[in-house]
Amino acid sequence: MNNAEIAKVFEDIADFLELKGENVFKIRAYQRAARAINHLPKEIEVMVGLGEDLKAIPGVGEAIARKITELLTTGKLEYYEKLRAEFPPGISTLLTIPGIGPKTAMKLSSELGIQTIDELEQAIKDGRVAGLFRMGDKTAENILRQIQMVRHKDMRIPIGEAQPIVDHIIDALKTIPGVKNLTPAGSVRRFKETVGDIDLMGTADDPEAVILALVRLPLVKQVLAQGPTKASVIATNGLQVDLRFVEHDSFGSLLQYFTGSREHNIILRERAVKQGLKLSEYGITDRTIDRLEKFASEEAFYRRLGLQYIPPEIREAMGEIERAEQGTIPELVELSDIRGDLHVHTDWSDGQNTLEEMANAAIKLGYEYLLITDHSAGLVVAHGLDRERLNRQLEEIAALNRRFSGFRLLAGAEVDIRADGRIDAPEDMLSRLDVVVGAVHSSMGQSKERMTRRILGAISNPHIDIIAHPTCRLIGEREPSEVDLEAVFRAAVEHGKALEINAMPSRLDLKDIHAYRARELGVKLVISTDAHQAEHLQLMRFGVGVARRAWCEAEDILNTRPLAEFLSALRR
DNA sequence: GCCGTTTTCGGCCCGACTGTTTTCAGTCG
Repeated sequence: MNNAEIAKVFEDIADFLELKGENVFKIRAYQRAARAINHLPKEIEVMVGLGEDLKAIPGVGEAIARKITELLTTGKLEYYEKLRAEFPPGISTLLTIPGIGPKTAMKLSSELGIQTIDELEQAIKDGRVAGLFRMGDKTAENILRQIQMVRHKDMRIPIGEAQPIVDHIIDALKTIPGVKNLTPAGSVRRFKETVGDIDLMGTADDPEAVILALVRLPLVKQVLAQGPTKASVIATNGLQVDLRFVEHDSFGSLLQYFTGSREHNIILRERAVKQGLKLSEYGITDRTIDRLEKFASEEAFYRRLGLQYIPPEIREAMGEIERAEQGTIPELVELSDIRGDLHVHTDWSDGQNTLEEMANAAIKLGYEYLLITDHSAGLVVAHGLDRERLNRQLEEIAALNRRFSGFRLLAGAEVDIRADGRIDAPEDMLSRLDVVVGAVHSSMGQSKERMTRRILGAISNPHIDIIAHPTCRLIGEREPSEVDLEAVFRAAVEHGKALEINAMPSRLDLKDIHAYRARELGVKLVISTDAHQAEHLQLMRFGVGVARRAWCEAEDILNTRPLAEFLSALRR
């Protein structure tokens, strides 16, 4: 049973307790534990295996620890089963509709016998819902609208699709005179792998003019709300964009508040209460004298709380507040630290640009090296290179290198790790390359045991230096393959092999919490784009975002090192 | 149910909006 599944049980328990009208703090305790479990970089099964104390997880105490153990050992939880049996089966479905909370769900279920969204829709159209106590026509209409929203739209989109919209809007609005501080907040700023909406914040001499410019942008499909300091619009891809302006002197607290995460802010506010302070988007209030202090910058805001500045990417309630108290927040890796890209395709296999074009694009980014990793012959669909074509590519790389100074093309390959763990290229071919990347491209539905054995085989292969996209997931399209990552991480350390953080926004693999755990265990990491055309090299920032969310410093990432140092680190 | 440089008992984050109400419950971020 994985962490997500365990967390789901506790989320459901919280929902059921809420339906029962239980103590709100008890409900909150279950929700808090569920969130903590979801964000845990380590699988709980692994923790139990290592004999670690589950009560070390923040929000998990005696009772929940016992319930987790019962879940893991027996596969189910009696407390949960009993609770679930108390309610009609459809009621959880009703709770998924925004605007319907526990009270409304219970009312709909007990008084109208509604179990499904279709039944709810029918009841609204019949006027039965509006007739309930403390419900009216407007409430019923709102629910109907939410049902339609839920039906024809996937709520979250990959950050790679949101970021270009953010860039476009900011570019268009920042030229307006008197505009300052225009920046995304929320999950975009924290570089989460998917985002549900875009929050933009700023300060301006004339906010209304900026808002007018926003609603007139071609990419705005619909205007939901438009006021003097705030606007909400729907972009052409269906994503909601909120833009909000405040006075310059309170920008810091506003940005902090809307950047989140929710969990981070809750802990921050709980801590502030103990100091006699109250936090809000407007600033910090000293409760004893009831005076509000405003903050122009986030740095000043955190400083007032006695905390070191915390980068947005790690504001996830993973212990960053304690570290900020001690002044030991790590200096996270930055895009400008990256000296080369290590996973790049050209028109020799399934890429679109020539070797020279890719090299020039890398030089333009200020890189010192670029590892060419066209597919090997096993991937016929990708026009993989056989011995003869690889020889010719090596000659061309050598010829190009004679023309460069301060930059080097490295010869490599992305070899396929076959279903049985063998590699689709002969050893004598691999030994002529500077660096070899291995990756799984087929039979991704194998059992956990087979997939793990397959990857461990590749890690122990002396010719392979880096394992690319270790879980093979495609966000929103393909689930990660089942693999014992803890075993993979330990093997990578043992054999001195590097694991990739794939920066392609549809992959981001390893993902944040997995990269976090890998770093903890001392795995060497690289960040690569898996570029199939020159423009893709610019996707590096998404991989850096993942690395920062994993608390990585520059020294944790091999391709922040100068060429000679990078090569010797790989060679052990 | 969790948790503790004010506590092993008594607290537990903050503000806004909406719709239904004559003062507030429910929901959300």
